[in-house]
Amino acid sequence: MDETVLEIVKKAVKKLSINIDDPRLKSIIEIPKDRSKGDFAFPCFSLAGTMKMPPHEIAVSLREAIGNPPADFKDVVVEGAYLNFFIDRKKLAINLIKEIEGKKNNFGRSEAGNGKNTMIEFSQPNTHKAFHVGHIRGTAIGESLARISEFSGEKVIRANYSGDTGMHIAKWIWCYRKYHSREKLKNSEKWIASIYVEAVKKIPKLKKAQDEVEEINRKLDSKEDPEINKLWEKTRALSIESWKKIYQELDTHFDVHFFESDVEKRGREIANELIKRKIAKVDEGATIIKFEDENLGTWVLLRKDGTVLYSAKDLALAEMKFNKYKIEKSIYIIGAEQSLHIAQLFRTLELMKFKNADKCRFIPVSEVRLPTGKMSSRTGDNILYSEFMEEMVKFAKKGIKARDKKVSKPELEKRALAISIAAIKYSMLKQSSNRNIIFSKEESFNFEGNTGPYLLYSYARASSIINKSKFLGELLQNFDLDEKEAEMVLKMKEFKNIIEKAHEDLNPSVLANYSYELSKIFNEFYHSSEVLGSQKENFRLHLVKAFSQVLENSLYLLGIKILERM
RNA sequence: GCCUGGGUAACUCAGCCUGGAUAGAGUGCCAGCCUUCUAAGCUGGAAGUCGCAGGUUCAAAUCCUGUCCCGGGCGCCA
Repeated sequence: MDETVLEIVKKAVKKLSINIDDPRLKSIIEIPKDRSKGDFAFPCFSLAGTMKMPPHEIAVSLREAIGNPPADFKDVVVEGAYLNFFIDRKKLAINLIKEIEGKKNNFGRSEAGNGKNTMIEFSQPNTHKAFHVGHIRGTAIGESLARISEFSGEKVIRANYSGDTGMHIAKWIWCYRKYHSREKLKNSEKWIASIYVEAVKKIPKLKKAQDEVEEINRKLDSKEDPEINKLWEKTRALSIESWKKIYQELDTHFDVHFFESDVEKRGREIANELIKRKIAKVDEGATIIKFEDENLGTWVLLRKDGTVLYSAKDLALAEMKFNKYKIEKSIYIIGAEQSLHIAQLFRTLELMKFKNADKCRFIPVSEVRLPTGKMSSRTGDNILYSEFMEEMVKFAKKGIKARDKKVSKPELEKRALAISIAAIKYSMLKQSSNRNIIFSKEESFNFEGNTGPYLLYSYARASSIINKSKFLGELLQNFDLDEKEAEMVLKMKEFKNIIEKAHEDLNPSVLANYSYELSKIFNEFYHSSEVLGSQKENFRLHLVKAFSQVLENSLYLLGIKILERM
């Protein structure tokens, strides 16, 4: 529709025999914040220079040049320097509702991506460490971007990447053998995390500990000690098992799960190749790259004892992603504190003349902090996923029981979990990824206002109307749109543009905020307009159904499961 | 010191890329609304020198420069 406006303006400008073919004209067309001003607006300020006329006069002459309102438009009005376009809202409502009813779950889907293979790497928990609420952020963003990309016509490969080797494992094993060897190994996230925290605390205090850990790390690397190998294998498997439930609850899955141990060997080879190619060098025993660009500093690939660092492993991983999976785009969703590391990685790929270096994109995700400061799996200053969810579900159950006394037990469990996941995921998605989130428990237990549960509630309200209605006939066209109905239609109309924007910017928060705005308008409508039994029942039912579909699609793209009842 | 993200209402944020019509939400606070499709809702109100100072422009929260404050990073953790 905005393209149509552009055409009209262009034609009018031409009629005034002024030669402007400014490509910027398109971006000038805006949607007024105050919808009573019009559905689209063309501000004439920018033409003032070329046309040598005051903006208001330009608007007036353009209006004259346009003549009768063109098809699909009700009116074109001059206000100050603005040319305001009013579309035929009823016509729009009919067409849009029909389109949504026809396309259903596919409304908003596009083929723009041409089936391009895209790999999205996200979540990346390390074995032998905590999975805390901070991990939810990257996981939620990754899953949502995967869905948005798929909806935009790409073929997405979801990838997880876990550190299952390196110093933190050595520390864990050291601590377990020294203090917990009589305990049975468990697949409990909490237990696993606690041993790591204990190790971090104890090692600096004990004289020989650091050397002992180094020794274990070397043995892990060389695989020479069968007992350590076995312990590593077992505990690694338990860690991985502990994530299964978490990913199931978060409604995400991975097509491939890479581990550092898979790329360690190749990482070392690459590091050595880079020495031969004079890209890297040995300095104080370690293998490093010194970047010409001083802002990229120095990157260490191999430690002086020869063990492989995650830098070299990431090089090997990048290579493997493209070679083995034939991808055309590689997205890294990683903590912002690794920005330098990623810049070094991408720059090295370029230096290596890796042909896909330009197809890698990095989405930095900032920290989830506690009011008291940084959340850390090293120090144990964090909120574990499992503990938090347990509390949240308990809280959600209270609310459900209060409004639905007859709810069955399995239904209660299902709803409480869905509400909790919606709450936590939405709180992570609605905020821009480059901002820190100060995570406060109290606030996450608030289900009112701009929250996940509000969205689910809006959907449930719509469902309730639909379920109570009788057979829904064809959309009759004997209605007049009121303000609230028109607002809903116009908002739903924006859906496609929003997806496009979210996809382009790789930013789900655009879609999250849209979902909220859409729900808000629906709740206003719900309050002011009776549906069942009203004169306009037929139209309003179709409208509610269309809304419910758009919100469902929107929530799907955020990775949030809907509920018919709350 | 250098690099990087942020500074918008009491609090948490959107808007900034792509400059335009009185700067928007939510929470909290104040005042209302449940015999009517779920009150996890709706309506109204109070609340803002858009960190600060310059500059560009007809027009700056938005672009440029400087500066202050906070977070993160800067060679053998990931």
